Amino acid sequence: MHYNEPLDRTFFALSDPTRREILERLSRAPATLSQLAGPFGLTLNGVKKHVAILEDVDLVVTEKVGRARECRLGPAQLEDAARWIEQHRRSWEQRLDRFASYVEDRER
Amino acid sequence: MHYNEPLDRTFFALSDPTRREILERLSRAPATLSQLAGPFGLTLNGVKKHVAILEDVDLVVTEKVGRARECRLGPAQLEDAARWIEQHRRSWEQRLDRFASYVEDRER
DNA sequence: GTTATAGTGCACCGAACGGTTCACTATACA
DNA sequence: TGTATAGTGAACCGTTCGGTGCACTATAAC
Repeated sequence: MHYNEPLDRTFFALSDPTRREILERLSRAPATLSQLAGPFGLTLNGVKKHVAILEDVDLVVTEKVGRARECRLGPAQLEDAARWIEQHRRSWEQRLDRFASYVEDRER
Repeated sequence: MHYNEPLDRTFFALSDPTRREILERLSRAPATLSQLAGPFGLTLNGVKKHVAILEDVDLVVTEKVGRARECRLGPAQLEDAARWIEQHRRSWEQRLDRFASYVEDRER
């Protein structure tokens, strides 16, 4: 019904600090795999796995140019993630307001 | 330097569909562990683990009342997650614009 | 054509994840 | 007081995760 949706994998992709740093790095300029691997102290294979996870949800797009593989930011649907968070931020505030007044009532 | 930050764990907590459903359920009304366990087809212990992960990042708050443990939405800092996504949505658009014009130039 | 460089495929490793079972404690209720 | 109910703790299990090493292919550069 709802398993392994893109939303799952997008949130998961964002849950790793190394992957978020890769995204920040790529938001400045495209880079090849080995250009990424070095600064992060990772193996080429290590970085390739991270990039694969990011590519899976379109956060990154790669293209083979010569013997290098260039990575750049991709057309990710961050709208879904953003929308989920925003919707629930609203539920939260409502809930918290109600809870606050409940506590107030009880403490009065 | 940056490992196991709250942001990591928040995104991770949101990456599981069952946990997101628990949050949606709680956004309607508080519930005890067994009230959650049933509908999700999970063991009491299964649901307890999910709730623990949500509680760890303040997405949920629990309180023991009688022999039951009541769960409700907590004061999570979704601002951080929302801010991260919004910032990078902006980088994305810039990047994609630049990439689009680069492609245009090359195809001309 | 040889050699250095960039990447790939695969197997492996320890740790964490999602989930269960079972034995146990604590509370409600008759 | 006894019994059913809600939760807890710990061990366990198969899978995935993050990361590595190694053998290999493909492209550059002399």
